[in-house]
Amino acid sequence: MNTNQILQNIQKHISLSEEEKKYFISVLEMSSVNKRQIILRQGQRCQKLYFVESGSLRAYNINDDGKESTIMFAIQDWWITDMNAFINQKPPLLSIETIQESSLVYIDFKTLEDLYIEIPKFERFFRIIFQNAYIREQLKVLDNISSTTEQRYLKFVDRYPKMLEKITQKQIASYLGVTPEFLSAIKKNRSS
Amino acid sequence: MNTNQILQNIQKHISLSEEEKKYFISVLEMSSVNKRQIILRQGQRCQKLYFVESGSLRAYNINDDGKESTIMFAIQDWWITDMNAFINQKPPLLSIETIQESSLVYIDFKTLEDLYIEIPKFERFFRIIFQNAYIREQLKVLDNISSTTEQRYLKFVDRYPKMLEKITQKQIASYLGVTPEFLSAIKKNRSS
DNA sequence: CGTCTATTTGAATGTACTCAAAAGCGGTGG
DNA sequence: CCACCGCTTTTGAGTACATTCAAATAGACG
Repeated sequence: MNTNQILQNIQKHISLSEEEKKYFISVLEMSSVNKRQIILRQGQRCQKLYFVESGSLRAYNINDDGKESTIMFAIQDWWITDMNAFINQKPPLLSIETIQESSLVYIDFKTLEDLYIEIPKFERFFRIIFQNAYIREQLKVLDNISSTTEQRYLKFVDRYPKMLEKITQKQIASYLGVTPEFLSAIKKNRSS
Repeated sequence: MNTNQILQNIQKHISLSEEEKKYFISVLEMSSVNKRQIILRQGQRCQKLYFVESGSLRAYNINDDGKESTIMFAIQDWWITDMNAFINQKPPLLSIETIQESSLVYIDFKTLEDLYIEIPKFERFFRIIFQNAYIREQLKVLDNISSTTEQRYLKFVDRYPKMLEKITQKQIASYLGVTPEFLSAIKKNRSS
């Protein structure tokens, strides 16, 4: 288990002693997941917070009409789960699947609660993680308000260039909040 | 200065000793603001995190085309600011104004940073605050995806009943992300 | 190679917007 | 106290953006 990467990620925000590192590592679990595997299924139980060591994932919701919406992508060094389900122990509204073969480190809810008690520095770490996550959501909302679908498509291409090869246009459309047909039409207009 | 309320709010999540309370109170500032006063102006500097003791506020963005979008309302016991501007010390994308006469407690960025050092429990407190804020944003996004504008209007009325008397329909429309004309049309359809 | 899914294309439709004008409403000053 | 001003709300016509549905084509993969 390559624990270097997650430790480095954590030490961007807090510094840990050797014992603290050891303790932290001891509570982690890890798994390697093939591509297109669903690791969290909407409606079932969500007890894990995932850290992406390598690979990539997407979180999506399927609503009552069967419409699929991608809520977020996660790449190396990102944390991902259905946070509402995880924190408030509710049934998840999201499903999460791997896009490529991925190596994941995860921690479960109880263990994280204990970790906050054992090593209070992690309060700081996750305070910063949540703070950033909240800010990112807000900026995303603002961006959605002030851009056309075409502009948002271009920004997406710009932001996740590596992901483009891995994901379908349908998934991009579902992230942008439009139908695949409409995204196709946008691309057609651009190239003409 | 009535410090009881903010202390109670904080002690929902962490418990403070008498000295800690005293210290915390000593770093707060407070102000009473008339209705329809802008306390943060898009583009200017944002150095304060506000806690609403009483009254209500709204945060909104005006984009390049002049379109106004209300991002959030804050009522008693809520925290509000342009979080990106506050945390990352960027020019704010939001303006914040009082809807009614409001009593606000605030803390500035530097002081909050110090507070985290002086009383690390506040890391926990704000970890929980940001965690909830992030979850709320995600749920809002999911709700937006799966509801019609009419359903979202009804939910809004249901959620902020007290606010309805205080705010204009134009502001509700700007929160729902539609034009005032369209909201008017929705209401007409409902009553017929 | 065949099958399954993604993508493209086009026509018809729906949802929400723009613009303009009229009506309603609240506050202010004479 | 009422008349006027400015802003909000309503109404309607015309338009734009995006969806649905269906069918054809292209690609991916066992």
